[in-house]
Amino acid sequence: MEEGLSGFCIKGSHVRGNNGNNNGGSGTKCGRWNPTTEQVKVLTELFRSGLRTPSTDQIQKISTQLSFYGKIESKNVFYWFQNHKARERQKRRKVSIDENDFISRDNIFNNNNNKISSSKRFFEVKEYQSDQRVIETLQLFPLNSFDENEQEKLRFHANECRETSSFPYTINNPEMDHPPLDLRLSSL
Amino acid sequence: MEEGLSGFCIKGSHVRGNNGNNNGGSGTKCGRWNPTTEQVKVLTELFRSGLRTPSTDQIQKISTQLSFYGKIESKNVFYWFQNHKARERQKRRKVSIDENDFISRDNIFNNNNNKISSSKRFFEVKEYQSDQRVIETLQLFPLNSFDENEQEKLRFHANECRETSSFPYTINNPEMDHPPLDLRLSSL
DNA sequence: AACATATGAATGAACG
DNA sequence: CGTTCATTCATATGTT
Repeated sequence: MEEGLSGFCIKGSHVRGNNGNNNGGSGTKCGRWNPTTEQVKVLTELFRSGLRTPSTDQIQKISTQLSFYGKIESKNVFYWFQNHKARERQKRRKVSIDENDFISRDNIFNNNNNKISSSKRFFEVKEYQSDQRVIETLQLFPLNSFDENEQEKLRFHANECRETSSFPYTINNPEMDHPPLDLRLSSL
Repeated sequence: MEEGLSGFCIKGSHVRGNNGNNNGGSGTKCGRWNPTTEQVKVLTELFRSGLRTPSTDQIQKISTQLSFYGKIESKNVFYWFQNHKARERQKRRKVSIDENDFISRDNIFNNNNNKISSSKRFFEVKEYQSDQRVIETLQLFPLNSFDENEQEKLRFHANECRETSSFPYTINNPEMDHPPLDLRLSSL
């Protein structure tokens, strides 16, 4: 269709084949932040660990640590959590009327036997379990024993964690050459 | 991105033959929603009636009604309007800029560039308002394709319709055998 | 098959 | 925070 001109800064290569990182560190690609898979992985993990609304301080630290994987600013982290949280809710909240697909022949594939009942606002709740070892590291973290729903209720604990836990954990992805990131909530 | 993977369902058939256009009640299609022509027709009609950003409630109802024609979820309706609106706007903006290129240098109506003072935590919120120009352009260049342009200006009315208007509108396609759908905005 | 386009879906950014 | 906007990604469909 129409092309990207639309503005001020055209992306050099919009071939999201970024499995490495795209604008990391050097690209002055402008435009919006395009998180690397590593960054997303870490953020997701933090989220899963219970972090929902990081403080300014935490954001700063997270941002700093993630900057290793590529260009990133504090606001990106801020927005990421805002959006992630909002959408998490958007999906599951409004636990009402979406049971209206009576003609659903598609249920053949619906193995939604997951803990999530198929009733959110509009969206499906997708599983993101494919995050492997990085997660493993934090899996032992106390808060992680809850499901997202429950964590939601106990969300406020997340921000308190920093003062209690003394769980010495560090994420260190073996397939990459990078400095270890201490992502204990308590360290943020 | 834990949600970016939309490939949970590999399409066994890259055989273009999606046979026609809908998977209404037989296809065990996974992947993305493929609206039936009837669904599109109704959605388009609603759009032309002035609906731009249906509320959650409206979305639910529309979805329910459209489910008669085939598989559909609320989120599909949501996205449909989101996309349709965005693309209409995008197209118009492009045209406007194109028609008005030489003047479009950025300051024609810029009187109030500074309301940006709201610093959100770390970053400045930059104001980029370009609608003014577009609107103005439209006034100068009444490129009226059908009536979409007019609709846009009156968009805000549309969302009020649901509670005030007595827009007597009912779609009842004669060429089909189906229950009449009351698509008056006021009924949504 | 390669290329082009229409459009569903996702998400970063930002508004009220 | 809930919503909305802008841009991009992904895929179905159309064309050469």
